[in-house]
Amino acid sequence: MPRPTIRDVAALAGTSLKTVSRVVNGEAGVSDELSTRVRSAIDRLGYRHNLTASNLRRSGGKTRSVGMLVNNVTNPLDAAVHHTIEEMASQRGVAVLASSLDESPSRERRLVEAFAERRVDGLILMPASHDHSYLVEERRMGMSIVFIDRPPVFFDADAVLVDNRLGAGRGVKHLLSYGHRRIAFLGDHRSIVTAAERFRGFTDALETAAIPVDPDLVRQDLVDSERALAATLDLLSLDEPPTAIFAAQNLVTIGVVRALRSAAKHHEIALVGFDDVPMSDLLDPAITVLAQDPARIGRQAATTLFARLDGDRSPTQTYIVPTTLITRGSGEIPAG
Amino acid sequence: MPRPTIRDVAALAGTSLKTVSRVVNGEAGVSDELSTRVRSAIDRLGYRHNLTASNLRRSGGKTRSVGMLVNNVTNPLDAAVHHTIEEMASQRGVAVLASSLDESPSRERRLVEAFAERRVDGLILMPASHDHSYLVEERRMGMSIVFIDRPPVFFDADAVLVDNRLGAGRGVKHLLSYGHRRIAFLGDHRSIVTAAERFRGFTDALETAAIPVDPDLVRQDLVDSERALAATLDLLSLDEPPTAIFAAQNLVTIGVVRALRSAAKHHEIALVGFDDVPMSDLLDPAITVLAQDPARIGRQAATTLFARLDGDRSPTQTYIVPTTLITRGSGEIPAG
DNA sequence: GTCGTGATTGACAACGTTGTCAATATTCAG
DNA sequence: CTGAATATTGACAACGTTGTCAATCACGAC
Repeated sequence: MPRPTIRDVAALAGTSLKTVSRVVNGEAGVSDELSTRVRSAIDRLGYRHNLTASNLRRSGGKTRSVGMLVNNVTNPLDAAVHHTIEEMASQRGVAVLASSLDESPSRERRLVEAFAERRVDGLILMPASHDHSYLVEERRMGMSIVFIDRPPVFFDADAVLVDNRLGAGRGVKHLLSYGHRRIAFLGDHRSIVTAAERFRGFTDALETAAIPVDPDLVRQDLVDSERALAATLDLLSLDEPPTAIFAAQNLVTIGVVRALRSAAKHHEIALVGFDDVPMSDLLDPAITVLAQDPARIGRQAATTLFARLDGDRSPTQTYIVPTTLITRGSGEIPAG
Repeated sequence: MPRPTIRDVAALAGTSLKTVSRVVNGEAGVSDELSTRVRSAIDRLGYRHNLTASNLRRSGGKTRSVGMLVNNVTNPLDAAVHHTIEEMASQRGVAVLASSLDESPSRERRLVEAFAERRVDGLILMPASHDHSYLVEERRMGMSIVFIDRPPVFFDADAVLVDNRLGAGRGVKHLLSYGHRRIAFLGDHRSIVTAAERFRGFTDALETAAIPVDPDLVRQDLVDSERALAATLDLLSLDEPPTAIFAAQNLVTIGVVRALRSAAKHHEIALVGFDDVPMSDLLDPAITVLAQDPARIGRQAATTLFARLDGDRSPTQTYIVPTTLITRGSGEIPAG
């Protein structure tokens, strides 16, 4: 038995297709008597409104769905952003298609195309690629796009970003204020804008303090915890090891903590991390971090996207969500 | 300018709708010459295949999309399951609609209905409700359903579960083997099947050891870390406090760790937790847990669902994914 | 040269819904 | 009681695609 359609409902209720449609959509202008008759037919048949057909016919072809592409849904930051967006969308009756890009530009292209074929109304994108000009076409075809975490390149769009450079600078200054002069920087892949920005914040702070950047103390392109761990161990084996470490991303921070722990240096070498780390208040020492506010990022992104979907045509805007320095101990270890 | 349709492509290429459709879908039987002409028209117009229309027309009304409902996408376990499913789906060209239920049965009903209206082909459900008979209708209408983490109630469906009772029993026996006799149980809300099962595992183990269950040492319905923390502090204030704690869920474990830490008892009172906890290997002491295998859960669920979508009509099956006891220190503190 | 075969191609209806607009029924002012 | 205004209802086409089936064409066998 095939699924019942409004045709079946109409037949059972003894009315027309259009009247059933009106009842289903809660439109005014149907008599109470007919309305209840239709509703009981719907119940009896177990009819379910078909949004696929509805969206096709409806003006503008809106699908009341949005796509969300983040780097990795298992990263606590991405997951928190996802949760906020999903919640706000569901309040509006909008479905969210969520996927991870895992830093793969080709995956980004593929998934954006898949979303376009599904005619999502909007897209919240934490990009993996470094050229977003291909999105011009998508937007011209009606997809609203909001960037999060990383800015659009060769493309003009709303963006919800983080004060990476300022935040990182603040973190490094914090270390400087405890007397550190040999501060190492460990960061994610340089091609990731946020990683590059955080490195700028690092050099900014050193420059302000008139300390030259020692290339030996800079380790970049650390794409996972394991590499961060290895890099940290390597730093510790230097003739003049750093007295403090600035870890520019949560996975990097975790690798550093593991390394310091294994070398039993965690109470000697100071550490400030960018991004909060789960359970970090329970570690010994607890980790000082620049915490992002993923709920606020998600809220801002969703608000902006929905405003665009509702017809907002004002110039694109970039929102900067500030970071917060949370001092917990690891960043307050003074220089030896 | 409206989006181009195959009609526009056909006009530009000087052919019929059907031929364009054939090219778009990679069907055989189009001459090379016409095929390239169509393809260049597609490029020139920036045509995008419309899956909404395609799905409507296509036989069976399949949408090549599935829904996933978990308790909370920010829980590391749920996020890991999500990631696996999302990856496997995307390989098949299937989109994943993901949402959180946050233990709300009404939200479950609402979201399942929303998914049904969008005609998802399948649903992977970590249920929040305790009566799934309403799904009979959904399945009759064509939605394949696979349960994860919690079994279906009043409903027969494939399920991918965890050996909660056995695992919990194993964890408690581990504590018993270190000489503990006063072991406290802290668990999530009793109405959650997994929480109840883990409690059964706890009582099983005590029974085997001929130790009566002391009601003072059992604290249930702890729905978040804060409540678990308070309950732990309360336990510690007993005349005869427990010498070991079994924490039956990851958020509960976190609350217990916080409490033990604040009371400076973390090196005296043993702790075994169900579910792995992020960073738990870096805590002092590192936490002994019964770890689940979220990737395997997700893989099994997706495999099962896709088999159903591909026409597998064999009787429903329940898969049990085993837990692993990871000894890290907190569970190996001997009884005082 | 005729016919059958297989490969291309396209005309048309249909998927389930909603927008448009006309038809009918009802109500109210005068 | 009449005409106009309003409320209800339904017929029909259309959204963009694909399944069905018939038409055309080239080719080789007889």
